[in-house]
Amino acid sequence: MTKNHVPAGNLFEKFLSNNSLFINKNVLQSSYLPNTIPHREEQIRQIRDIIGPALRREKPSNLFIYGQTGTGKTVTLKYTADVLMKFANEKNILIKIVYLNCKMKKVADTEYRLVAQLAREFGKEIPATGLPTDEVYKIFFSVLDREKQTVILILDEIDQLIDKAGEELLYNLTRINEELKHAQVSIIGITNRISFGENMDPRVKSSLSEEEILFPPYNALQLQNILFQRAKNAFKPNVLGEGVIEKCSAYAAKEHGDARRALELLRVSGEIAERKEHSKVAIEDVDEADSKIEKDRVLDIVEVQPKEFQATLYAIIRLAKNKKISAIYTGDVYELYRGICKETNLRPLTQRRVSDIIGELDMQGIINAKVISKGRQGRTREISFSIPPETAEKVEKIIRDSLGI
DNA sequence: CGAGATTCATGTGAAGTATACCTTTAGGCTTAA
DNA sequence: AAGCCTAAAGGTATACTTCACATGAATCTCGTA
Repeated sequence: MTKNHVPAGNLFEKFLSNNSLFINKNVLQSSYLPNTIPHREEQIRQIRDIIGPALRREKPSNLFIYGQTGTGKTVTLKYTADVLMKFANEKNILIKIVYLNCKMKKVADTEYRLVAQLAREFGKEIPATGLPTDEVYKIFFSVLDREKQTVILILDEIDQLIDKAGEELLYNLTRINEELKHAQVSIIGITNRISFGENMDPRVKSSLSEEEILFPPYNALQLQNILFQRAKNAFKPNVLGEGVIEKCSAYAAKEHGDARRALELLRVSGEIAERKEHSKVAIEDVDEADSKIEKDRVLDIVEVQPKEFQATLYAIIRLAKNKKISAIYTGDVYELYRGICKETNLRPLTQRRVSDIIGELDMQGIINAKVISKGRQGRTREISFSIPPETAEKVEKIIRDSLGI
């Protein structure tokens, strides 16, 4: 038996043998909470001063945080809140911090679901439907008020929720404290729309955003800094090729200084290099990672979408592939959509609904839909694709599988 | 030729409906004293 | 009589439909220069 002959049992050996480029890949995951947050010292200080009073059993001011995606809003807040929690635990002070992302479909995208989810965070079982919203509020208030505690609610991407659920939700949130006798609640809203709140009811606005903090985008140099620091813990020494971090930073800096994007680029680049069994991450891997990330993002969204959405998107893709058509309009999409429904035995939705679906697909960034007026030819949405054709091809395949075409 | 009216194809808001699920309540049945 | 189960009644949230009105620029109309 020669040395080169690999027994079948060693098929997976490479995953255990220490050929991995990573020490700890989690460090690059967006869920990872680092123990230092560079270039956000000022914001941390501000947050500290705002939530700090909780330690003295004073109600912290409500706070609104503005900043584009990947400017470190969530990490910074989570980090500061974490430190506060640890300190409070040491001193036996009852503080609870609840973090909720309002964008998540079917979790917190309506008023009912938001409050229900909050109540669930405190260990209450709330059915998905059936209860009056008021009732759910009452349940939520009663769990809160059972103990003398300070609660900090962090509502991430709250703008998405307000778009769907309306402003009175904010109003309801502001009166939480009036209903409570023992506990006190302060609300921290996070939004990546700078303009959010500009046309908000002044009363709601003044009570809900007693304080405001702005997170500016990182510049390329700061991004590099962040990447270097994380890479130290994520990768083995000397596996990052010349200029890899610089390139990741540059890419992300172009996208309004999105650190999340930069980290993801770095991680995926590493994964790609690893899969190729290279010993170093090369600049070319970054390019590959860039397109892979975008593809994965779209694919992930499309996969979990209801069939109605998929069918609509499928209609749009087919129209987009037709080179003879210069632009895609709602009417054409709907017509083709009906055809697809017939083909797949799906009960077709009305054009009214499909119109909304197109709007939602636009919101998710899968397509671009702009309302235009074509004068005598009426008004409609002009739809275009924001994803590369190669990805569209994959999306099409996924939908065909899912729809059974 | 230009100001205003017209028109088209669909956007958009409001109200209504179907569905799935919840709680309450009243009745009926069982059980145990 | 008390306890337990069941089914009906009355209620809600959500996704969708129905109805009706709103939009806004290309195009048409018609009066005027």
